[in-house]
Amino acid sequence: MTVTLADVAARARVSPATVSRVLNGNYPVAASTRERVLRAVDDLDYVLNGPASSLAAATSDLVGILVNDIADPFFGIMAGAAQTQIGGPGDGSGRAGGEKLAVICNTGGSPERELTYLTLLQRQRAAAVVLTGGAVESPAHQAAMSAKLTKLADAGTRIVFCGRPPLPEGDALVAALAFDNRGGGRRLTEHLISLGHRRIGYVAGPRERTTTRHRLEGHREALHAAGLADEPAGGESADNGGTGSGDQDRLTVHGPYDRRSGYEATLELLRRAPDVTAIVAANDTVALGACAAVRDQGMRIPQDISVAGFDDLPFSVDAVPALTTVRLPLFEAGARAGRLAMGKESPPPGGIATIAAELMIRGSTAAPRG
Amino acid sequence: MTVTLADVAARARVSPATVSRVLNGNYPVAASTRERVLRAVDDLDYVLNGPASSLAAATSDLVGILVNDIADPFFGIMAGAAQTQIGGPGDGSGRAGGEKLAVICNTGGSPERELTYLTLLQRQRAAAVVLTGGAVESPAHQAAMSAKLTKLADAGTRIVFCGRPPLPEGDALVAALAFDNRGGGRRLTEHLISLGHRRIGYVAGPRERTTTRHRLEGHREALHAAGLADEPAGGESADNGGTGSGDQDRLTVHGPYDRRSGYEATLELLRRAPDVTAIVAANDTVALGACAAVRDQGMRIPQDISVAGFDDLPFSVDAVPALTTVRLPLFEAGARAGRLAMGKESPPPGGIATIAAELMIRGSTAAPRG
DNA sequence: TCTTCGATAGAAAGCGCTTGCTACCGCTGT
DNA sequence: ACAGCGGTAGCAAGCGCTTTCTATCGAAGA
Repeated sequence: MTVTLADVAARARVSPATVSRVLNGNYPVAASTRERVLRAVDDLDYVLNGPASSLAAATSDLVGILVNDIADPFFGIMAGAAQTQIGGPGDGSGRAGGEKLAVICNTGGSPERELTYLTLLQRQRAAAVVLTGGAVESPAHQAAMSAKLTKLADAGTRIVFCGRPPLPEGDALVAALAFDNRGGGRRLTEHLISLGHRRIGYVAGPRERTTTRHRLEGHREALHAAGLADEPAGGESADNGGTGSGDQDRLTVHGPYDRRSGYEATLELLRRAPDVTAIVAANDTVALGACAAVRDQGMRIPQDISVAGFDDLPFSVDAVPALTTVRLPLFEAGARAGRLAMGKESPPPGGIATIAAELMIRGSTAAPRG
Repeated sequence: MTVTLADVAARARVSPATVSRVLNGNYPVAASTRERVLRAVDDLDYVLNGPASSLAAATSDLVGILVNDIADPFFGIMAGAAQTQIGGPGDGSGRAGGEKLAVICNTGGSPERELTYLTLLQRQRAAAVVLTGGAVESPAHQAAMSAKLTKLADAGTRIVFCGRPPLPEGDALVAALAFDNRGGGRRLTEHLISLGHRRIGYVAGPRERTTTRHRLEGHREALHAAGLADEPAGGESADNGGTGSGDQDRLTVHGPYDRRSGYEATLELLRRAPDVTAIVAANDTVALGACAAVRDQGMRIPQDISVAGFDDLPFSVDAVPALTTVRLPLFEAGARAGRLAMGKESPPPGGIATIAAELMIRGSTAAPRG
């Protein structure tokens, strides 16, 4: 039924071993033999049996890319870029070599799914795994991740973090590419402060994610530096209560990284503090929701209220007014992560590199009304 | 080093066969035995060797999802939805069964890559393949695809088309979910005509893609029906010349499905026909670029010129003014495709279902200035 | 001329799992 | 009491490939 190595060998009048060697190109084979084999492969339309090959060689050509939400361009861009360096004939070379299969796995932000996918990849003996997006900071989950990743690494799987900090005990990993979320958040708020804003609302992402925390910390650093941080405590979030901390800024509302959350959190913010003159959103998608809420309240951007985002996704420049935001080099980071996963690039010194975030000042922020 | 089935068997004091059967749950095993085995699995932290298992069973638990551009939410949404029905613990069932690994493959719209990914999936003996997005209509490529898919189907791989019409000789496939691009395009243009527009520019997608052609055909159907189609011939496109057809509408400009193309094509359109009162874009992303171009020319939307998109991606409602567009139930279609791929749902009668497109009238279209 | 060595091909032993077939056990039916 | 049977478990034969080790051949070195 299906054509096997042996069939090819028979037709080329060589042993199966020779065919295997021609196909893998890691052993000297006389040119004439090679040619004969290649012709037989062609004639028979032979396709290697991946599982058999992986079993025998104890390695596979699968590379996993874990993302939180593939419908979000933030992840789509990174994943696509990574795949560019990994998958199929993406690298232009028509033949073997980097012929790996990049697989994108959508965790939906769920810690369990993250772990399950890791197991699935471990089962497939994946060659490498790229983890994107912020990590959940629950100690239990971190421990589980750590254990799983260590096991993967021990089995020879390369581990690359992209856009998230490495695990505390990040020993096993090959490399981590972390975005400067804190610095970006700080500069964004500094920009607002320098414009004259004093009461700035913050629509944060979900709690317990590193990305959320870092951006928020940057924001607060800027507030502190300007002596603006002594807001009364209180403000509970819009999401599941959880670890309500005492000195939570009442100008901060947490929620998922989506438009709807941005809309609702902004309404809540406006209710709590009608005098805010600017709103910083956890990311651009949330910012879009914030803009809609602001407008629905009959206020203009940026005249009545400034709005800023984070990430600089492609649509941000087309918002009206164009969104002030922090640009993250998503594509470049993804591509680099892909290269690291393939071992095409050597890891940064110390295994971890911080990727700069660039402030993009556009029309959605302006000085508050005198 | 690594734990194998045999190790588990030894610890549970049973034969490897029994362990295998417990794990696969397709053969009667006494409850007490099962429990003993499960405990051993747990104790040893055993992880099945996927390649070995696939080799022996001659099937794998990989399901491929091919997309044109994963950075585009159009595909991201479908792919994510499909993965929901396929991957990991997505279905809530904690245990085995649908425990497949959905892999998203990014073709970048390149026919060669599409074929290569299909080969890679064939190599992995994928359980199913979901093909999304418009197909390239080159006869050579279609023939190659057809051959490849037939081979896959023969090997037991389930084939599902999602958002694209089946291949002409679509025998092998399980099912096809096609969007009603033609109908949606028609209704969109009818809406514009009913508003009073008579000169409507069209920023089309790349030539030779079914999606592009169908949407454009719908548009022209509407024009014809209104007796508006007798525009002088001419207008060459902005993309690679190619098969310039004689009666190409000069109000049509082709280009890739991205913002930049929308921007530039619109400028070109405005140059060719400064009197257009409406512009229909191939999709929402292109529409955003069109909006930017219109505004940069100092015109207002919709007062001076109406703009419409297609797809109703999440950001479209947040455009200012909100974009009139055609909604495609991307998530639902993706999920259904995923279910079909898993064999969880029976294929539609005839193997092909057309998915309705809904006209969403919003602020970006209005009657032309009196 | 005989040995030595580099280059190339083949034989064969698995890789870790699945599964058809056989074996066994304790009952029931007669 | 014995054949027959449903219910479980084990044996062993692969699945299709990789890779170590060995064999062969011709040319170069002594």
